[in-house]
Amino acid sequence: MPELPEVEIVRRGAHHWFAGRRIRSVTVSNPRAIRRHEQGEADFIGQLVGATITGTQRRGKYFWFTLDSGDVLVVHLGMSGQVLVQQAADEPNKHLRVRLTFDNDVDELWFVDQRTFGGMFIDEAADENSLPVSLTHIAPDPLSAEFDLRNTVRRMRAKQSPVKAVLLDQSVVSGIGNIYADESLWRARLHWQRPASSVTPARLREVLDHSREVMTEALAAGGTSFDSLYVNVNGSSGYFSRRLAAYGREGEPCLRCGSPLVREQFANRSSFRCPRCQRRGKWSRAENG
DNA sequence: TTACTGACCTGCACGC
DNA sequence: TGCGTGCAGGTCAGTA
Repeated sequence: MPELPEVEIVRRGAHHWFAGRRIRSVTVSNPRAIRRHEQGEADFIGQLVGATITGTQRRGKYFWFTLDSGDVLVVHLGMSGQVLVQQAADEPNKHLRVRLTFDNDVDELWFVDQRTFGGMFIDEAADENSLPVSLTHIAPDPLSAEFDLRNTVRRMRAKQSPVKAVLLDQSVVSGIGNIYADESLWRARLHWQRPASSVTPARLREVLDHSREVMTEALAAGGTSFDSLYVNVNGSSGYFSRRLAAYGREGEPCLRCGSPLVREQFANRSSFRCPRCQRRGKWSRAENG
């Protein structure tokens, strides 16, 4: 499942392969993949054909290609999206949604997405950093230079929701998904259900520090892969899943205390924690200040 | 304004 | 073997 480290790896690969390339043609195989481009398929194609990719940038789980037209081509991988560099002669993938060819007539960009939760759209740049207008509500991620730890802690403390829900709220802190939320909370020994408002600022800083730490490690390992749904632009998987301490380890011993990890339902998805290190306990604003 | 829930989507695992 | 069901989960619209 692509979260920040996986998206960053894809962005770097896409930058390496496609920066400086002029788009020759665009084929949309499934309109759902460009559903967020409100002007429709013809406009999407019309704006891209002839444009040159000047670079790439990222915020949270979104990344985008900057174009010489001044606009940007935004990509979100959703659950299963892949941006692949393919050769013109390659057999079409069953889940190929959008295909870009370039002037060199050899390498192509394929947006492949099995579950079609991801997509592409063209947007205007909101500022000198080319942040797309539609992404201005996305908060900086813990690995970015704009990330403001103190402000993020303040915003988290204003929420009554479970601390995990706040970590997943991309308007508070971006880039963290279900996997890295569980890993960060495990490292911080914090129960996922605890209201964010009841956690001390120091503890929240600790959680955010752990999120930065675990995502940096995942980035170095090439990302987290459980199956073929996450791959880099060359089609290779990452290895960080072997080093996960909490996510997906139901029944396996906690790496700290040996207690079997438990899986719990959280907003129609799974949450993994150590019942001993991450106790439910009692909490209130009064007792935690 | 804030918090919560369901829908979207497809392949796979599992039980019958 | 074939069918039905549940599960995975990021984002957003709708609702309370």
